[in-house]
Order: sequence, then C-alpha cells, then structure tokens
Amino acid sequence: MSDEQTWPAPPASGAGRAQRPQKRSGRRRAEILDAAMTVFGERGYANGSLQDIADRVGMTHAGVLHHFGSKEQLLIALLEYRDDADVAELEGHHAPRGAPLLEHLVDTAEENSKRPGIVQTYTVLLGESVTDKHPARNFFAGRFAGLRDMITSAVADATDRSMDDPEVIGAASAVIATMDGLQTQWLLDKDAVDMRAVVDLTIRALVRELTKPADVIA
Amino acid sequence: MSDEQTWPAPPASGAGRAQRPQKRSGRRRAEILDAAMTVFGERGYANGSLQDIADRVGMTHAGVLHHFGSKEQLLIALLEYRDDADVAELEGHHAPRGAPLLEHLVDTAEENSKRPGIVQTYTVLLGESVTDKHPARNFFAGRFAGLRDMITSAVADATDRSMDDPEVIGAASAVIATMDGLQTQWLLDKDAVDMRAVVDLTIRALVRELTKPADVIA
DNA sequence: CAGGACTTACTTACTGGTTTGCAAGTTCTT
DNA sequence: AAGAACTTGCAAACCAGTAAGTAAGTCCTG
Repeated sequence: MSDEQTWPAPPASGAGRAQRPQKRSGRRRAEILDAAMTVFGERGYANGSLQDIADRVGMTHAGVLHHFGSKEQLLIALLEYRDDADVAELEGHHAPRGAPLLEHLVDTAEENSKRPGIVQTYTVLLGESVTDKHPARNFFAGRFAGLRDMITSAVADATDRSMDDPEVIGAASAVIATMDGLQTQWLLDKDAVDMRAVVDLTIRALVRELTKPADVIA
Repeated sequence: MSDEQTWPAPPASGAGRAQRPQKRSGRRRAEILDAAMTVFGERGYANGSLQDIADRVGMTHAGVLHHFGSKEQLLIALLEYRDDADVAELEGHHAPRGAPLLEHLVDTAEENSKRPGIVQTYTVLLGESVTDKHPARNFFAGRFAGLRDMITSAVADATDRSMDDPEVIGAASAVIATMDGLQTQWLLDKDAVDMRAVVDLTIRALVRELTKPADVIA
C-alpha cells in the first residue's frame, strides 16, 4: 500500500523499458529499515548517521541513499514501516474496538516490556519529534490524534458516557500519556517499573472515576 | 553548592586551588545556560551546537568552552542549574510534602502550560537521555527515583496505605508518567490537551482507586 | 530465444559543510 | 602585573549528498 510513494521515483523514465524494482530490493530495503531502527534507537535520529546504518547491512552510505533518497525520507519510511508492522500484528491477533481495546492496551504494555529495542526507538524519536521542524513531528501528532480518538471511544464505551465529554477525552489522553511516560521511566531503570501492572491500575482507576454514580450513597 | 564542580577546572596549574572568577563571570555563565536551554530545547542536545549557543549570547563558541570546558559539561551544568532554579521556586512558594504535594502537582501542570519553552527542553532532553551512554541518563534516572519516592509518600499519605505497597508505588509512577506523557502530547498539539484538568482527573482517579473500602456496598 | 535497450543496485571518490576542542594571543579587570 | 575572559585560527573528524562508473538484472523486439 504505502510502497509506491516511498520509492525515490525512477530518475526520468521517458519511454520506460524496465522500471520495476528488482526482487532483491524489497528485502534489502527491509534490512536497511531494521538497521535504521536500531541505530536511531541507540543514537537518535540527529546523532545516528547513514554510515552507521550502512555498516550494519554491509554497504556504503551512498547505497542507503540510493534506496531512500535522503536521510529524512528514510526516517519517514521507517515510521510508516513500523506502523504497518504494528497494524499487521494487531489485525493478526484481532482488531479490538470499544471497551476490549482497554484490555488490549494492558497486554500491549506487557509485550512492550519484552522488546526494549523497539520501545527505545519509539521513545527516542518521539522525544526528538518535538524539536522545531523535526521530520517526525507530523507523524507523531497524527498518531496521537488517532490514538486519542480510538481510546476516547473505548472509554466512552466502558463508562457509558459520551465521546464528546471532556473528561472522557481527558481520560484517553491520560491513558496514552501513562503508557508513554512509563516507557521512559522503564528504559532508564527496568526494575523500577512494572509497566503492565501500572497501566492496568491506571485504566481501572480512570474507568471507575468516570463511572461515579454508585458512590452517591456514601 | 553545585558550583565548584561545574567549573572547567583551572587549565592545568599543578595543584589547582580555588581561583576566583571575576564578577561578570557568574552573570555570563547564566546567560550561556539560558541560551543553551533554548537551543537544546529547539534543536536537541545532539543537534544543537555550541556555535548556536554562542551566537545567542554574542560570543564565539570557544568562549563558551572557556566557561564550561566541554559541551557535555555544559549540559550537566544546565541540568543542575534548572534543578536548582526549580527547587528555589518551589521553596519560595512552600515546601509541600505528604498529601498536599498532589495538589501542588496539579498546579505545576497548569504553570507548565504557560511556559512551553522549558517544557520543550525538558521533554527533548528526557527523550534523548535514553539513548546509549547519553550524558543526561544518570541525571534523569536519579530524578525519577527521587520523584517516585516523594510522590509514593504523598500517595501513601492520601490513601492511608503503606509506602511499601506496590500499588502505591505504581500510582506514583503513573502520576509522573502522566505528567511527562501529557507534555509530549501538548507540545505536539497545544489545543488537544488540557494538562491541568487531565493531571487532576488522573490523580483523583488513582487516589480513589487506592481508597477502595467504600465500594463494597454496591 | 538472442541481443540490444534500458534500469536497478550498488561503489568509489569527492564536495562543501559543520562539528568539537585546543593553542596561543589579546584585552579587560582587579 | 597577573590572571580571567575572551578572540582568532586551526586541526581532525564526521556528515549528508552528488556524480560518475560498473555489474547485473529486466524487458522488448525481431
């Protein structure tokens, strides 16, 4: 789906003879993307170099540029690539909407604590993305908007409240914030935080808080 | 307090005694640190250069190095500097311990939404800090440990629970995580998040969740 | 099915730029 | 007059991106 666009666009195919990328290309691109994941995770986008990435897949930095055109486009391709991978995995399990999504988020927190590499890359790039004119800014802004929407709907579902209720939207923001913030704390000290337990606790607390009626008695 | 250490250490004068800096020096150092705050906030530590910082205070990058010895030491001085400033401000208001600290955190969230610059610097550096061997790693790890301790105590106080209770510690982690995560979302889209309201909601929800007894009735 | 036409997937080599840090000299302050 | 607070100038590294060349692949035509 998101393939055609991310190719560097064939030089200038006047009367094109052969212009489909070779079979090896897809594999190679994936290798580069994987290497970029690690490098950007370990050193950040600004500080990680094309050389680092190239070394990891055994070619020159110019070779990497051949595939992605520029460092910035490589980053964008990387973000889409991971997003696709996540979505694929998500649909593999089951596509949870509504209240069950909240349980799924708890599971996600647990799974994340088994793959520090990906979590680190995500955290590092997210942090960098709030710098001025960072190429990943729009990606993350859009991602949060979408996530907030999905989770707002789930919270509304679980609490019998309206999706327009500011408290419901707020709870959705809180859930996302908790998960992201926990990842940072966890990366800095893995023994200090039990991500699954804390996400679970927070979601339960928020849902209960928004389902107040029962406590009018006392 | 944290002054002696952060000076570049006398060039190499055998047994370095405390050589007093000129009066102007303290002011200049503060100017440099302020400039570094903005530059690192706008471009990140890895991507922000000494040149950028020097331009801002009207001198050459070598002048900056004269004061701080290296870029890394400048960053460390910056972190201590801001920490001191925060503590000073905090003590100016009042030093809140125990349950009232939780209310104070809500106020802090509100105040932060009036100073995006500082929030951005904090968020960017925090994100970068989880990269391998980043100079700010220890600082943030220590900061979280301390924060977690303070807030754990506050939550224990507010809920009549033990400080050793994993749920109490978890709630403390969650509060910190929420605040940090919200800042990121807010920086990416200031209209999408009301930091004060969401922090307030989350803290109330967590405190109520840990003060369960009343709901056995229903 | 053979071979030219053309493209892809690289490499090597280079450019122009930026970076941190150091050394040595100059001016300011006390 | 001595040391602090700079500047100028420089070195060594790195970095993204471009250019040009080459081998190998793909596709069309006859």
